[in-house]
Amino acid sequence: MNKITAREKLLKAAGELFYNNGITATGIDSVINRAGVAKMSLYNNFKSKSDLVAAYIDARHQEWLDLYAIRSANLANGWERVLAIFDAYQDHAEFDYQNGFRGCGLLNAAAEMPANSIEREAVNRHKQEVRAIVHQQLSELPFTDDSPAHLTQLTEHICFLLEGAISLAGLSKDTGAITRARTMADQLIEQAL
Amino acid sequence: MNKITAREKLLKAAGELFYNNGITATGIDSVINRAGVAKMSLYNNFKSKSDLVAAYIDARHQEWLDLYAIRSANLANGWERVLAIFDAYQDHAEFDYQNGFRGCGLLNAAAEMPANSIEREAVNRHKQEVRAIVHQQLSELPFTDDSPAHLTQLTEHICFLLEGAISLAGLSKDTGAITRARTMADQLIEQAL
DNA sequence: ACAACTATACAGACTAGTCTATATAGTGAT
DNA sequence: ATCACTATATAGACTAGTCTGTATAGTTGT
Repeated sequence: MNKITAREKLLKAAGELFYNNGITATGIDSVINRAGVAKMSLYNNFKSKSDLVAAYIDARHQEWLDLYAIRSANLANGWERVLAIFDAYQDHAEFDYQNGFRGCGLLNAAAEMPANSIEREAVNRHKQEVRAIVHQQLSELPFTDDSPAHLTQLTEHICFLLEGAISLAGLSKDTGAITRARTMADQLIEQAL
Repeated sequence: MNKITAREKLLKAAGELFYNNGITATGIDSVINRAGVAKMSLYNNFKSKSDLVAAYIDARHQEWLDLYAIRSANLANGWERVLAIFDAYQDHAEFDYQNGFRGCGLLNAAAEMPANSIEREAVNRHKQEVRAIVHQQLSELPFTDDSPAHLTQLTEHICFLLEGAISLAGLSKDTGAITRARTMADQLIEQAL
């Protein structure tokens, strides 16, 4: 029968409300109402709103990893697997566009939190992981300049393109920006080979 | 004696609190306490909190334009004036770092607001203006490929680098990212000439 | 006198989180 | 099959505090 638990309903509702309206602006009552769940079900599953936010951040991170796993499966080389990162974000953008694409949910979450908060650190870890994937995939390619410094610089360049494109795509409601950033990354890699 | 008006005190206090703690998380009382001003002074100068937020966004935009005007004055050509955009953001980053650099205040403000809100549109206009400056300065340079399409693509590439670097610099507390993005833009322009 | 300001009190809605009490479904032991 | 137990769910009242915004009376400098 695979019943949907209150926890799952809460994470789904929180995911939608947090992404669309922001975390601070979203009250506990909105979340439980949208989830169709009793308030105590929230506090039986999560210690506090902060705990729910932490679970939300975690779920978004995992969601992206899953999208990337699908997009990068069966690809021939690191080049294609780097471009698949853009595809994974594109999938993400298309998915959220129904309720109005607002850029990266994790970056938006971080934007609401004070410096040095655990939430910002969690989002930073996510972005570092994305960077590590870019670095790993690029390291398999035979660049003309195969120094570690060049690899690091190219990695960072692609990460900047990625984050910039997603943020500006969300602002200007032009998800095509992500595709164009993908093309830029593609040309960048081609040039360096 | 050049007295500081309640309005100025409020904008300064709101600027600090909104940037450091987020807009939604900052209450009216925090703002007036930090400003050292009566609550009615806020509502005599601003119709509502939203009105104060709009003024905040406007002030940040103007602040950046001023920083850019200083950085781009007396520069020889469009190339240098494009790089000066990175310098202006770097100044911004250094300035805010005292209370913990958290990236672009305008992008962070947009991140808290729902899609299609007037605040997001105001921030979008700011970013479009920055893009127009990049475009304008680049258009003065004698690129090998001087087609409008190439100019547009290079403009967008630099804008992506800019936004990505600022966001990630704020997250990872590494303001050097902005300098490195500047170098990337520099190389990009050099290559295209 | 006039304008800008301060200081407080207030209304009313909303906030996160706690509490009690109840319902239901599944498990294991006898 | 029945009983006791456990886990998870429900409804809804309740506390204690915060939120934006208003009203009112008094103060200060020119």
